[in-house]
Amino acid sequence: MSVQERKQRERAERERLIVATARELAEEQGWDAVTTRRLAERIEYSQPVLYSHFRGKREIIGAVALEGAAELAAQLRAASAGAAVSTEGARGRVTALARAYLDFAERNPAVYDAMFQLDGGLAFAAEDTPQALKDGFAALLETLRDVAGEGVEPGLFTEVFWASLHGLATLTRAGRLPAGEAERRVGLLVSRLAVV
Amino acid sequence: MSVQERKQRERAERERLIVATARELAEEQGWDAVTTRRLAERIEYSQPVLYSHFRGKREIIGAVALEGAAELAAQLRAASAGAAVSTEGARGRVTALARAYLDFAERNPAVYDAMFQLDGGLAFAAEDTPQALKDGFAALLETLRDVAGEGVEPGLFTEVFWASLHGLATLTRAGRLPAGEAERRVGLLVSRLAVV
DNA sequence: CCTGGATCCTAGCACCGCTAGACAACCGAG
DNA sequence: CTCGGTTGTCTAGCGGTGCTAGGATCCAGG
Repeated sequence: MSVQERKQRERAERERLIVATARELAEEQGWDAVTTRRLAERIEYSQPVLYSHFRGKREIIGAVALEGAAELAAQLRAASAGAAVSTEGARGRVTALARAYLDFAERNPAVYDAMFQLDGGLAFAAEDTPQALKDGFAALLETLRDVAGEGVEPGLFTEVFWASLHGLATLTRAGRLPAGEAERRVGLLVSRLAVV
Repeated sequence: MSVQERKQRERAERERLIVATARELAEEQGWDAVTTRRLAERIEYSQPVLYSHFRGKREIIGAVALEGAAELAAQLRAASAGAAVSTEGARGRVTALARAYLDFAERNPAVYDAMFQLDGGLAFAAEDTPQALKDGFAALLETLRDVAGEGVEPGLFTEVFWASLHGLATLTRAGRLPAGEAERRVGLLVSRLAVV
């Protein structure tokens, strides 16, 4: 069975290559440039190979989104933990969390798009929501629950806070908001939403 | 010269028809279904006619977006004015404003997408930003300036508030947030952001 | 060594946004 | 009223898209 195992391993390896290449291409030239032909050429296989791994382009986007969600969750936890050891209290943790979120969106615009703007065929807020997405929300909640305020459901508060961050991220990146003042907006948002 | 005037009038009429039809089609079946072929068929002209009015599909989306921006601004002003005459004060006006914004996004998803999600080739936060877009922002600012709080620039506060609304609108509609609790989220957002 | 099944590629489908060039319809001048 | 030229519209087609059917190739297992 060693032969089959090797083949399976190679297949998994190629699948990772596809996702990584799609992500690269998207970050380099935008998702519009990620066509099945270009993607196939970059991985040095023909188009139909893509369809032996994914149902279609949507699923490839979805795979990139899942990868991104895991990274985002990790970075959010790291930021919150990093701020915890510094002098500040809950407020500092929340600020660090918000900054980390917006940083991620700014540094990985294509991945962020895959997660929230494009249709990756992923279910949200439902039973079959992938673990990585639930975990991203959980990472937010862990820090935000402490500043939700009395009588406010932490889940509800997290939803609102997340939506605000998402709005800032998308509008800023789309040029809808002046880019220079991002930091001031974060400060204002945190100071108002978070109850210390 | 009356003949030319008539022709110009008919041309303008047809342009309105194109925009209205694009909007209809988008609301009915989503923007993906708005292809130049389908659009041309619905207005009972051939495709090249579209290109005698607009540079391309982007500009058609942009025209729908502008139309939507004007409507949104009007509805925001109406909501704020309507709440002003009722018992409540600034807080009531802000709540009405937020509800009106989210209502618009929910009732005109395709138009909202044209304005903020798709590329309609419109400039934002720049000198050549179309008047309708500036006016939409102005409509928000008129009501929000009263609850920005001391020492906070009304413009900055409006940006943050708008971003939060935008985040709620997009995440809710994309199924990223449970739809049922929209009203509670609005209440929480307003109660925290607005300084009465 | 042979064979059967897994694996991959070539070729093609229907559709997309967009445009060149042929054709018809109409207006103004004589 | 007729004719020439402009203006307007359509047919046909280009290169691209996502996706798939069917044949060629390769290689493990007998």
